[in-house]
Amino acid sequence: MNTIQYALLSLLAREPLSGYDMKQQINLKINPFWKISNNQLYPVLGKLEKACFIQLKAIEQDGYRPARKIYEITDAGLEKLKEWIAAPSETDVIRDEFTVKLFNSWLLEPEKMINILADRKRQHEEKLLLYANKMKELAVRPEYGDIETPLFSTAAILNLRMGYERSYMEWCDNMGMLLQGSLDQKSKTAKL
Amino acid sequence: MNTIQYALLSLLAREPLSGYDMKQQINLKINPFWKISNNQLYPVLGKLEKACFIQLKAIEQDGYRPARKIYEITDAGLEKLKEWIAAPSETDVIRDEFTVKLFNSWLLEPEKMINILADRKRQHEEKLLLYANKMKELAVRPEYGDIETPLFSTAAILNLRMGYERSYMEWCDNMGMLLQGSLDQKSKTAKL
DNA sequence: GGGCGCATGTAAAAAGTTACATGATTAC
DNA sequence: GTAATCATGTAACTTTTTACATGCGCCC
Repeated sequence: MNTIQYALLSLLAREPLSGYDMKQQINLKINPFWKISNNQLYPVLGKLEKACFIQLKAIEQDGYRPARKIYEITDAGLEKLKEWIAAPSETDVIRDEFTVKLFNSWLLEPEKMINILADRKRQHEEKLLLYANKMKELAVRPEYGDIETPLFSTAAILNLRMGYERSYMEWCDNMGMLLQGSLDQKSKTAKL
Repeated sequence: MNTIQYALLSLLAREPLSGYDMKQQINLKINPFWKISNNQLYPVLGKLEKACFIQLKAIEQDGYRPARKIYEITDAGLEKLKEWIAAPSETDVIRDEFTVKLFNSWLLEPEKMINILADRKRQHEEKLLLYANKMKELAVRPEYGDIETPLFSTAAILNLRMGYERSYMEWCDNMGMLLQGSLDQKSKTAKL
């Protein structure tokens, strides 16, 4: 059992869903922490069904559209999931392409780097706004604040990611100022 | 060309290294943002050499030890690297196992969750200390603060990661207090 | 009439993980 | 004598990405 399989179980622990729904939710709702593509999804669903952690609940046919195979989690699946979430996790290595580029920032003219940092800040600001909007949607729901509802967990993740985006933006600002300061000093020295 | 290949070029842009050295540096020095294992390393080095982005500089034999094949970056390699770092990057999806578990926190007793959060905070505190110590080592070097040296880039990454760890720790605190508050209120209600 | 959304899936390739293999020396 | 470090590499596997395939209806 790997993380993506537990991610699918996590979704079904909340409500029965079709494969298509799960994909949408992972790539949109869960997007801040995982993603999946078709060819990973369907074989993995098959595996989970064979292992009796999920089962087919219904097949919905809505007129012309392809049939939707709705899955639900089994008792064994829920047990497995609960066991997993209680076990400790290592902190994962964050593989971030931008950081590898940053490792080479000394090769770049400071003026270019300042632009890159400004762009980068904008990207993280966009994400922050996205999460903030999702949070607003959650906040109006009646069960908001009740720690025993799925909503609470979803809000917790949004909070975590918002903190991440804010710290990234702050860093962009600080780096930008540092570089700008270095540039200003240089031009001052040149004038003298 | 994928990110790991650029990561190797990034190291060689600073100094000539053997495959073994690169592995060490990626897993220790670059560890905050990437990692590599043997069987990825050696074929990729071969590819980079074939593409003329790196070349064998020397073979060092230190007594009984296996020969060290020292590589250096070529002009073409440096050009390729510079091109890449100037191009914009998407923000990568952070795949963090803990966050998937967090998505299920509503299934867990709040007492357990509070313990998990405390553990998690400790993990990130450890990383923060690690980075802070590395930073101290860098700060005493004479070229520290000069934006045109590799040291500057290394320090920038450490700064970014330290911000990440701090925001994670802060979040753990906030979540813990939220849960604790919810528990306190419950026991108060029970008493009445 | 061309592209998008729904919904299932498959094929092929690339990227990454875990484990193994060699062989000398040093440290416990 | 057992494990760890240095230094190269290979084998087998899992995970992830990119692209393809079907087919109906809706919207511009």
